[in-house]
Amino acid sequence: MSADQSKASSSASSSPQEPPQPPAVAHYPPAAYGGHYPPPGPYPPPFYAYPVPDPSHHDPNNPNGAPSQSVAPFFMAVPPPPPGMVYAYPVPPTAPGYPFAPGMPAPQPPPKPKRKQVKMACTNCASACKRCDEARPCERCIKYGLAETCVDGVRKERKKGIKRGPYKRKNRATSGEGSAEGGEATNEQPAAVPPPPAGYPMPPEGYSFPYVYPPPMGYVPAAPDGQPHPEGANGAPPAMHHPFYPSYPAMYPTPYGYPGGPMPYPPLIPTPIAASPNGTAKPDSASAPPTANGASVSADAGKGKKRSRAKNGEESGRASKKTKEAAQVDVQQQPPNGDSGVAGVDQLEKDQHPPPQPQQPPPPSYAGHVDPSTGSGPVAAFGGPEPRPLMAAM
DNA sequence: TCGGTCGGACTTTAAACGAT
DNA sequence: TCGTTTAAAGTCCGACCGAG
Ligand SMILES: [Zn+2]
Ligand SMILES: [Zn+2]
Repeated sequence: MSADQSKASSSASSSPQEPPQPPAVAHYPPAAYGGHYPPPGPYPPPFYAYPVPDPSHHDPNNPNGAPSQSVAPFFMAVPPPPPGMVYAYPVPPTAPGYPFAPGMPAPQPPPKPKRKQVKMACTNCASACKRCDEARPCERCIKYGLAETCVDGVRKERKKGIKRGPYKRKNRATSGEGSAEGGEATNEQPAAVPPPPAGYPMPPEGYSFPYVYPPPMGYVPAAPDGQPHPEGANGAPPAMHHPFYPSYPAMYPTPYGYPGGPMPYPPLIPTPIAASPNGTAKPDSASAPPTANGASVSADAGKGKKRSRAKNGEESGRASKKTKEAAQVDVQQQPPNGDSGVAGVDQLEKDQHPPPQPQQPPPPSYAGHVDPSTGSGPVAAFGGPEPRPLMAAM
């Protein structure tokens, strides 16, 4: 189940902080992020783990208007690394994505890339359950003119004192390693992947793909003809705009949290390029591309979720999702109006918190995921600048 | 058709455990 | 004290559906 996965991931990310890695990570194509990435500010560029921005819509950034990569490039041969890149690992013949011979069994689809979340979504995004980013104001808030209310929420403190049963020790290679049975983790041991060269981070656990690391600082790739690089003065390689690479796979969103995340198929990490060739700002819908919206062709369509929707106000999932929380009466910030309505909270919210900037585009009328049960009401999506427990709003 | 809503899968984080 | 395990807390994908 997902439990396994989540377990795996959690254990893999046991270190709270991402190791300080060279920031030379290719940024997620601006397609979904309105082009201006990385965001200004002290934040490190976030990493994105999405394999394909949006399989269903054509990538506006694609110089050629080439069809966007909607299909996973499983079958593509590994392209030569573009200038400024280095394949850190050879491609193991068994690695998914490696060209396979006609007789060979079809390659397994690459493991689903991990979703990368921002550490803290802004209240607006959180309430709308939309993707946020590290910048403040975030992309989405900017789009909706909510920049002013784009603030981090306040992470609710974790409950303490909760007793737990004894832990099940995951037999770690104690005494050799003959503890295979049951040890689900055992077979996840990264194969014998050669360690990356000094100066490079280890590939994320479980990924033996050919990693492509950006050249180390100061590394100046030799010119094709073997001559010293023309502009390589002071060891600083010239800004490498790599030529136009066919959207595939060079445009492939590489990041994957490079320092820690898995690498999707053609794991190329382009050298940090100036933002985006033509950072076309794309509406938030990072997740739900406007075009595809409903019919969004998802990378993992198989995931399909069904849902019988309850009108808001009714007891709907949101509420149920919060039941735990509701159970302990999260009255941290009950709105003054003690009996926060249950039905029509949205409307209410909208009425009481008109968008601060009427001149803005489509005022997001979302009132946030209301929690009728707690009555904490919809998050003042664009009303209250003061931070609040996020979940209280969802 | 577009764009907002929200169910629920998934990720992150930190407290509890347990070994040393 | 430190590494591991576990689950609470939080993020956000993507189906669904109302409005235009
Ligand atoms: Zn946001
Ligand atoms: Zn925001």
